[in-house]
Amino acid sequence: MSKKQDIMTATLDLIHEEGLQSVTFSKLFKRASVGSGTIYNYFANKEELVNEVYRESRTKMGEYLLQGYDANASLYERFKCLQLNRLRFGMHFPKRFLFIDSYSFSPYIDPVLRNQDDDYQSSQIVQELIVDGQRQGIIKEMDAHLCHQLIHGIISSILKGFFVNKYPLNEVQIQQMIEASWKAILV
Amino acid sequence: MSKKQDIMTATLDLIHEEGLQSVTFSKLFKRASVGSGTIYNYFANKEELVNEVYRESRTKMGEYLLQGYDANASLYERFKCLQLNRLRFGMHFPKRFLFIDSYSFSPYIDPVLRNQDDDYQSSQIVQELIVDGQRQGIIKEMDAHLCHQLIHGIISSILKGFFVNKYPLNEVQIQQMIEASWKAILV
Amino acid sequence: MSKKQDIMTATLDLIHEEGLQSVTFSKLFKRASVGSGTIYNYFANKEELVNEVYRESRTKMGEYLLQGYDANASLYERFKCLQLNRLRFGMHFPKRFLFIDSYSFSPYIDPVLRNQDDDYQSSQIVQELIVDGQRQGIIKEMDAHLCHQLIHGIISSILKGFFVNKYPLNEVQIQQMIEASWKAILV
Amino acid sequence: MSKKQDIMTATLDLIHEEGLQSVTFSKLFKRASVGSGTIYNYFANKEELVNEVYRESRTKMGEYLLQGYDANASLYERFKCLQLNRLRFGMHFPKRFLFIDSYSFSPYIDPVLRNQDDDYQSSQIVQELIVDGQRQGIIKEMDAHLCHQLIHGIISSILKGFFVNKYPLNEVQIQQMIEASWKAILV
DNA sequence: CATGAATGAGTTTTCATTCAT
DNA sequence: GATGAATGAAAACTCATTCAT
Repeated sequence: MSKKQDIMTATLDLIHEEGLQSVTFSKLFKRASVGSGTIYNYFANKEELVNEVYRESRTKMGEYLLQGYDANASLYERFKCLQLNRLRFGMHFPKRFLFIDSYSFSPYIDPVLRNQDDDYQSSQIVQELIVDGQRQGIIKEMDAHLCHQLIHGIISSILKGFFVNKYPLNEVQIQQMIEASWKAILV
Repeated sequence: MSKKQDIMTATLDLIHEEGLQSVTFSKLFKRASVGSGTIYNYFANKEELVNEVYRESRTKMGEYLLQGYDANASLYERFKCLQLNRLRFGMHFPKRFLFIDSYSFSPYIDPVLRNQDDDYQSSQIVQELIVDGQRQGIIKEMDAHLCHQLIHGIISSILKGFFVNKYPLNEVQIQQMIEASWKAILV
Repeated sequence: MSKKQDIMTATLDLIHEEGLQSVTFSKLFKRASVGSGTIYNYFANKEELVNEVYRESRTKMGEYLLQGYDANASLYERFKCLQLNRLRFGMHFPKRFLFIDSYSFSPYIDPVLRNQDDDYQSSQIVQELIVDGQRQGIIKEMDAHLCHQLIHGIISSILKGFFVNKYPLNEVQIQQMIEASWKAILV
Repeated sequence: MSKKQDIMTATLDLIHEEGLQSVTFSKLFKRASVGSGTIYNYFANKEELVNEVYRESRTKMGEYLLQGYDANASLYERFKCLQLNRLRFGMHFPKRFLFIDSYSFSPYIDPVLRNQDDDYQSSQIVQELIVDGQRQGIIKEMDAHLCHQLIHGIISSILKGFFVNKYPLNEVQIQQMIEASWKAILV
């Protein structure tokens, strides 16, 4: 199991450093300190490896997104928790976040994986939150998927600017972004 | 000039269909109906070709973003114009929009191009708009780059959801998104 | 066309010298004095190349087998012509003969090729000769395919012994083998 | 001993099904239900394994060929016995027969094995039979090796046609072939 | 003895690039 | 300018063999 993890970690690192299109197997073997044939014990080919890394990343993110989520908290508290989790996931695991963000719609990733269950649960919860807020008259009436994409997109975008050092992202800015995204969807 | 355009168009199409990493020259030649040597009359190598397509796309977007922009209009009118232009550019030129969005930070694209003048101007204008709004007490005090990224990111995100058919994007939804992004940054 | 022929000739030579299982592409490229990528301009992969060489060999043999065949000659004359042609083809083109003989039933060769038309014509003529001889009461009654295989097999076997220097094959021996195969099938 | 036999049987089966050049160790291990290292307890390498299977096949054939051979029987009886044995061996052990027939002159098989004692004895006996028949004026004067190859080749060829279902091989046909091969070598 | 994960040398295959026409 | 056959360096992949358990 360790060798497999070594390979997947090296893959994620290299994708982050040089982009998918320049990840070659020889770079991978050197980075993972693994013999060239070893990879084929675990993955049929490069595409399968990359997809496996993608799946793993999505699973990890799915778990992270629901950390400390309290279904009984107030609407805003629940919203804030989900948004903060997403932001913090990105800040703690920039490689995974960027990989997911960049390749989710790439033809290289099996479309089936895009809709996998792993973070489907958190997706469902966001969706429910929106509908709930709309029923309460707090959140503006609009397509729930559109609303979801909106608040999700704000976080993603902010993170990408942060990663290229456009601005710092301290507690002040974080708080501002949570509020901005909240205000964006209020009635 | 026609051959060169054929090649660039084929390049953009193939990147859109299969992703940069699987665009090979032989696919390109077939798609562009061009001999394999022809490309070297116009581009020194593949990287230069891709960067050229990137530059062209950025230029086209830069022009589009300022369509109908009236520096004397009200703050909201100016904001709305810029946001709408960005959204409409994405809807009219999805391949170009996605190419720019996906590869702007790819190591394949010359970093110099990222900061090119073509849409730098529109960037400047957004920036000025924000500062102006903050001076007037309309827009919330925050890092102008952060604010810029925020409103830009909402549009990008909404477009990507639209491209994968998560929801329709009619005038109603468009209006909602302009308003949402406006509310997000108000004091 | 020349490069393609160079490759096919080198392939046949190497199969003859070292056997199919040790024909590698690098040996092939050196032998054919061709760049490593060149082969893929003509053949999708090794299997296709080998099958092409097989097809070509069968075609050449098919032509050779009917040289000087006179449909109006006597039964024995016609028999002798066909047997001699087969024997002489083997002696003149040992590589082609042995390749056909060794790999006709190999899983490497597309079964469709085994039954190709190229030497089907000569096959038909042998078959007709046998039936004709049986009708005339000269050739013994037996399954025509069995009879065909019998006289064909004698030649093949004799040739293989000759190739490994078990015995010489001069006009005397050749005449003996023609007669032996003739006697074998008489009533 | 059982594991060793499992491996050798699997080897023969795979050679028969896919040809020597596509027998890989991983296929072998799966087929023989054996761990990949196990083979090296019995064989130094792949070549040795294949040669061992070849040797075993030749030994089995050598024994089979002399079944019921009576050195005191008439010339024709002895001839018939040897030819029938060869034919029956092929019909009972097609994989072994074809393996021997196909790879006897392959560079993969140690040339020493080709001339091994196991069926050398039967070879000697055929040879003596021919010389004896020639001395008696029954068998035509010709190179004894040539004659040997002739009668051997008829059987081999007939068998190969049978294996690909060109014709049935019942007692009638078998009797015809014995007679044909006998007539072929008579004065 | 038996196993199978790990290895890396060797093989196949791809593909950007060159160059003669 | 335009072409596409030819190239070979680099990439992907295979597979016999080793070795720790």
